[in-house]
Amino acid sequence: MDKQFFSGNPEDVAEKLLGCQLVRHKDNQILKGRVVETEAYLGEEDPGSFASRGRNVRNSLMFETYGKFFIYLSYGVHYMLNITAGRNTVGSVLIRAVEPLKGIEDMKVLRGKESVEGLTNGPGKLTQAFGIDEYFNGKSALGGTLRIEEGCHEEPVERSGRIGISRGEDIELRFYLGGNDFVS
DNA sequence: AGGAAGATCTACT
DNA sequence: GTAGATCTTCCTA
Repeated sequence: MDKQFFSGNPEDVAEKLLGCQLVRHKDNQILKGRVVETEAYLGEEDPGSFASRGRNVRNSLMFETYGKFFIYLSYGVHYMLNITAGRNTVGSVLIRAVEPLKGIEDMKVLRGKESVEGLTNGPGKLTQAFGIDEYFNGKSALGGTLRIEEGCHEEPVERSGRIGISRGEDIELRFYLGGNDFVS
């Protein structure tokens, strides 16, 4: 995986990320998950994006970088995991769901759950399962104790409007793997 | 200085 | 299906 992967516009990067692996090294354990659902957030022209009202302290990473993690707290309790995209465009990609591959027992402990069902099928759930917080904000997605690695998928890519936003929800910028059980 | 909204999740009915 | 928790950030006065 090289930085070039994230240089395209957020919409293309969001689709390309499907099937890639999210890898986390934590306390000598390795946690892995396969990305099955993403959403693209664009620049000032996208009413659903944090970038729509111009650059500010919170969204500056969307303007300045690509290939870096962008993490923020939502509703005071859940960390959202994004990766900035676009060398010449503003935006980022939200990871909404992953399929657990490795370290599932550790994920259950972090989530306080007994079963795999509902373990990582939501943006706030997967950050909890992987032990992700603002420590990773601004760090490269290419290396380190949290990173993205290459992967593949057999499932067809489906597309829909984005979830949980009040403006721009009719724009189809959500991508997911059809038939996968871990889509939110 | 204060208020409102928010890229969510869980529990309860 | 719906309501409540919870707290940071940004916008307005």
